[in-house]
Amino acid sequence: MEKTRKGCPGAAGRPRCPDKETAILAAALTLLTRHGFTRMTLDNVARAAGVSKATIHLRWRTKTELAAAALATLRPCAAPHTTGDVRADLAAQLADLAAVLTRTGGMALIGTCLAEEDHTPDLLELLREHAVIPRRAGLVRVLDQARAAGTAAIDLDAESLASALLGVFCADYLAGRTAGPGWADRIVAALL
Amino acid sequence: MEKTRKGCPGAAGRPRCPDKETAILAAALTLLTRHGFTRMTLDNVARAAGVSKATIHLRWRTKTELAAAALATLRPCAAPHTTGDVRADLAAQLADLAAVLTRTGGMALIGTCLAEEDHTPDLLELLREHAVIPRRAGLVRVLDQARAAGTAAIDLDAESLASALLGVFCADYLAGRTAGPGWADRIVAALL
Amino acid sequence: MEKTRKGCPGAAGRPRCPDKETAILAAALTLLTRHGFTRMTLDNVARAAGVSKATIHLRWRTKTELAAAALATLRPCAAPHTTGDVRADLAAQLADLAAVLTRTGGMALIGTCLAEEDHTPDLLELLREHAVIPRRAGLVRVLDQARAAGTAAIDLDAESLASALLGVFCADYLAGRTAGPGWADRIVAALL
Amino acid sequence: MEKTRKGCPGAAGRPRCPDKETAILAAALTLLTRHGFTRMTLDNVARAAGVSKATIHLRWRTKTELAAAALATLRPCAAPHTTGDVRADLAAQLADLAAVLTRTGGMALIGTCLAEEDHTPDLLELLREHAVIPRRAGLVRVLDQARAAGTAAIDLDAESLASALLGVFCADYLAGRTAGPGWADRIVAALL
DNA sequence: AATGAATGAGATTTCATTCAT
DNA sequence: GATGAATGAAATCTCATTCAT
Repeated sequence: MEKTRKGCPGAAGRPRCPDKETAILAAALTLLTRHGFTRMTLDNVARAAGVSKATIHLRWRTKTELAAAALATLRPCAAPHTTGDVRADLAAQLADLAAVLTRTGGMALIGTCLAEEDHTPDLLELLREHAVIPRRAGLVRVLDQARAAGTAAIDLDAESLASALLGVFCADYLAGRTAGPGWADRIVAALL
Repeated sequence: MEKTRKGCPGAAGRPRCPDKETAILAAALTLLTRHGFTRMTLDNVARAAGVSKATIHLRWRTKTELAAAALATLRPCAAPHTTGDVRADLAAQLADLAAVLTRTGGMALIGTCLAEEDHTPDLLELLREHAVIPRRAGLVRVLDQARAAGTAAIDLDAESLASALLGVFCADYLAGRTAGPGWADRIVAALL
Repeated sequence: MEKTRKGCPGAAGRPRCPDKETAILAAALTLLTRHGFTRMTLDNVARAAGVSKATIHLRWRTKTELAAAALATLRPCAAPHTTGDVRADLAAQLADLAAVLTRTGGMALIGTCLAEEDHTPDLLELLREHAVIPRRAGLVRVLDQARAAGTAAIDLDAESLASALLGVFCADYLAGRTAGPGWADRIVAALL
Repeated sequence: MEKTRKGCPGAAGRPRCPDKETAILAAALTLLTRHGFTRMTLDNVARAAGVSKATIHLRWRTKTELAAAALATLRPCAAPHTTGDVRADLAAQLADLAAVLTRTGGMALIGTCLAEEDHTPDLLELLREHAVIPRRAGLVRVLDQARAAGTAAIDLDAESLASALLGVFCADYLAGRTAGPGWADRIVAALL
């Protein structure tokens, strides 16, 4: 019945309020995305989460650990629907990527992780694990299925092709080119 | 001819030491790349450049203006050599991109500009103007020449193809895939 | 200080520079009055006077000396007109005092000298010498004439009566009571 | 009955040390008086009060607010003793005024408030409310009682007479005339 | 556990003054 | 003599972290 916490056997006393944990991490992720690591102040996180700063430090020793924990809450997109139509499936995943990144300000979060790579490599590591890799996996799965079925002539390994498909969004964003409607379809058509 | 100051008020008084200007901007760019915007402190810039903080403020009113000026010193690669061999030319440019970004820690700088986009949009704007756009222009020029010469069958507009080529590096970097030897050749071969 | 160099030699067509000394002192006095001693920055004085900061330091070693010199330029009011009507003469001088202090922001300047008394006693000393004492002298002269002529029954020494007359303005100002029309007449009538 | 914090949120957390509050305000008032507003640095206040600068900022957001709070601690003199002897009562109050201003360096504080009037009008406002007005009220009360009792022939409204009595001190101070023994008695005798 | 208080270590910016031309 | 450059020494304010209740 009791919620034994990992690594803290025999924890006695007043249990931690789990709601606070969630609220803090959500606030941290929002502020991390919106303002970057250094501008995400613990004061602001505390205020947004409705707790005190000391409560944050009770759970994570440093601001860096908090940021890492917040990144670890990134949930990969739901497993993408697969129709068997390779191009349509890939385009759907690309379109979803563009939508999510645009809606959540994801490029700023990616920027934060890149910018902090020297100082806090964990951030980029966690971003990879929780966001980049799962996203790539979805594409790779479709491509592998296609190759197995001989559906499409693909003369590039799936991982590199995944990089090409995902990379277009990054490069476009850096160039100031915004993805309009039909963007995903055009990309897939051209690269395949 | 005459050396009177009257006609040339800019010459009055002690002249500015041009070395300081250069040193400050170089230090700022280095620290901006290595530590990001907020960790690039004026103290550190001053120390690295061998000047006082007030000397920095004499030239740029705020830290933000200094960072922008530092970014504006980014010189695009020398106009790339064009051999007429489309694939070789593109691969050479990609390889140079990878080399430069790796050597200078360019991805961290890109990250800083992305992370600060909301707070200081100028940074991303300057990065675009001084680094991204020129880089893309080199690729686009080769692709346009190829298309004009009918050298290669290209079924995608040059700009999008440039995004695909450049984007592979970004996506690979985010995925933790490091570009080994032959990387550029393989990418060009696959995408064309 | 010699004034032999009255103009810029051989500068045909260029208007003669107004006396820098005068311009600096005027600017300093204005800023001293408007912003107080510590907020009167040499940068602002230099800009207002149209000279460089170094030019100021060429004449006065420190900011304090400049402030003192500026105060020393305070010219006492023109010798007041004396009609022989004691009350009218006194009221005229009081009304002039109120007008001058109001128009020039004199209370702020008095405040600055008082506030700096511990740090720079010279300021209050100069204010006394150049503004307070002459002002009092005008009143005292009238009172002495009156006493000599037996015009008015004055049972208080002239200096103390001068303090009373002048002090009303100070006390009213401190209390937030603004002197309206007829103020001077009422005061004189009451105190005599 | 229960000791839950919910109903009394002010009791949660570490309680504020009330001594610090007092010490900070006392230090601020002392330094404000002795050195003026701009020379009253937070560093000095913190050192004099034995706290850190951040502790000051925890209570007052800006230096201006701190100075205002310090001025607001000025307590008017205890309600003056009233004997019924109008002249003696007035003289006693005047003598007390002179003693307090001399002992505490009050003229410098008045100077600071005057000097800062344009920049921080709150200071003069607070000085009025906490020091000037109460002081005047004491005089006015005596004068009103006297008039009601017909004790003295007063041909000037009480407020203006209060200005005259208080103003003598200001004017004397500005003129460099120091109030010796018997000063208050002489002033009252002369003006009434 | 949770909170508000407290703090040491900066960060940016300003300023009176000196320097070099 | 006059100027603009250069600087050392603050000054205000912020923040991650620790403390006491």
